[in-house]
Amino acid sequence: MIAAFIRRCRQTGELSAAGAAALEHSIGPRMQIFGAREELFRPGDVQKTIYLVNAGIACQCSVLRDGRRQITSFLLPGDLFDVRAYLGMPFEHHVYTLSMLETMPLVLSDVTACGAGTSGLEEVLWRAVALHSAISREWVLNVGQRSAVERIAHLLCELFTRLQAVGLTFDNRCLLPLTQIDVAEAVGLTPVHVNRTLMSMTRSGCVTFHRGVLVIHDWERLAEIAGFDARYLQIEPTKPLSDSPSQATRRSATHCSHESR
Amino acid sequence: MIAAFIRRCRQTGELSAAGAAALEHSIGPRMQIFGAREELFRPGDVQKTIYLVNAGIACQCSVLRDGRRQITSFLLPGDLFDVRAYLGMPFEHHVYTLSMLETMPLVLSDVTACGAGTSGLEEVLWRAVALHSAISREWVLNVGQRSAVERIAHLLCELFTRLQAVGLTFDNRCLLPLTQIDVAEAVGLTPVHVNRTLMSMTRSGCVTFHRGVLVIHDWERLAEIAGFDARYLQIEPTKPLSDSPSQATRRSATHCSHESR
DNA sequence: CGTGCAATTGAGTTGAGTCAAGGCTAGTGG
DNA sequence: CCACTAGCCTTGACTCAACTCAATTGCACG
Repeated sequence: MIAAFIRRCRQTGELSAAGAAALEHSIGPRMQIFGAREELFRPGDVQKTIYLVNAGIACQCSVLRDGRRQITSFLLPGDLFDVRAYLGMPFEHHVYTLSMLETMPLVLSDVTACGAGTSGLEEVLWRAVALHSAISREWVLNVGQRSAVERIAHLLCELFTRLQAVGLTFDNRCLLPLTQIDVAEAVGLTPVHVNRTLMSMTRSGCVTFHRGVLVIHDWERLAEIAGFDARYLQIEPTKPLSDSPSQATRRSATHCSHESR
Repeated sequence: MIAAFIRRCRQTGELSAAGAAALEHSIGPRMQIFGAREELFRPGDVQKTIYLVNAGIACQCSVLRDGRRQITSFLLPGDLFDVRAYLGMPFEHHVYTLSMLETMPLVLSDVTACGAGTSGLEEVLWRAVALHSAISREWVLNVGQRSAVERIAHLLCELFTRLQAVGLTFDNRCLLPLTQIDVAEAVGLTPVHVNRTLMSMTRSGCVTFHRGVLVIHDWERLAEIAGFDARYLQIEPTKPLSDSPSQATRRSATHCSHESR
């Protein structure tokens, strides 16, 4: 049920088997489902629950008065949001789903019930926050210093790695239900420029990103372009395989659309 | 001694008077002083203490392999860094001082000693993290979507407001020991462009930022340019006074250097 | 009185944005 | 089963905000 989350917690060793069981027991039955492109929260909302993403993708987005939009983080399976809730603070940003989303409310009492202190859920929350703050810092760097190709490459590396950590990648590909517009809002570029850049990237043969499917043909090269170092994600970096032994998908760009169906 | 920090905690009501006393008693004597432009931590460092900035300014900075640098946050008096330490995680960024810095190590036992749970230091840490994550998100927005003037204006508004919250502003001015290069690294622009932009801003009469002194002549206008909304800083926004009744400092740009001495 | 870093200014370049027009695809409703 | 629509993707031509390179000034510190 809440596989992604528990999987990640166990992996980093923060949650005991008992804790995992307790957690599954207590929050398992409370799943909530949302459709794609639904708004979950808007600025000013206050609520005391933290949500756990079980399946699907959502994002947090800040909007300027004149309509410029910036996605400030993606919420993938296994992620918690938003810690501000833990403190009863109002949101300053929008949270909306990008795909269908399965979510569980984590009530405060769960946190304490599973054994507060440094070995229970309390620590899980701390780690979640630390992770998100590391990601957020990396985004500042990404948007502040890197060029268009580098930004996009970095974002793709990050998302792929995070999905990999919760078992949602298959060899060198994964489902990533974002539009180019979403990518643009995440990396601070215009959709037009994202499109041109993505095209040239697939032409150069290292990634394909079409209709919600990301295929990484040459991880080494992509990571090199991005200057990607997975350590900040607190995940042991299991490199995805590149394309199967010299199938040489990189030679032609034209059949990308086949691969990514 | 640790006035700035306690002041802020009391202000937001997270720390009881007793807690404050206990805190002052336990960590007061452990002050550490660093010079300007000293590196405190570098990527890979691990240490278990959280530091509390008492006076001075430091920053966290990420560096790309080719030397591009991005400051990802400023550490002002009253700030805690770095929560990753709380979890024993390695740093991925540099931390260095910008001015002389007075710092206190907060050891984990202090946290629990002052009464763990939701009313003691534990909550203070949570709030510190929530604040920093809000700031970080705002930076992504800043660097991702805003133009040069907007970025700089926003940064100045943020820093002024944060300093104000710990009582380090005087009317419409404050000490801000940053070079234009630092500003450039924080907002993701080149120093040259920051210079040009700052010049035009002071020419237009709303701010002066010279030799470590920031003077805000027209807060309304600056905040308007920046699209600044202080709520994310969790501080009740006490607007700084603009220039004293129609002294009209804005008419001339030439005497800025006097004001800011 | 150098020496070195920060600030300033000018001239020329460019990466990314803007505007505008088609093309593709999935979903809708007749 | 086939128009019709609405998003998204794609492409071209042009513009501009910010960058680069380069030189000069100014200040502070030894």
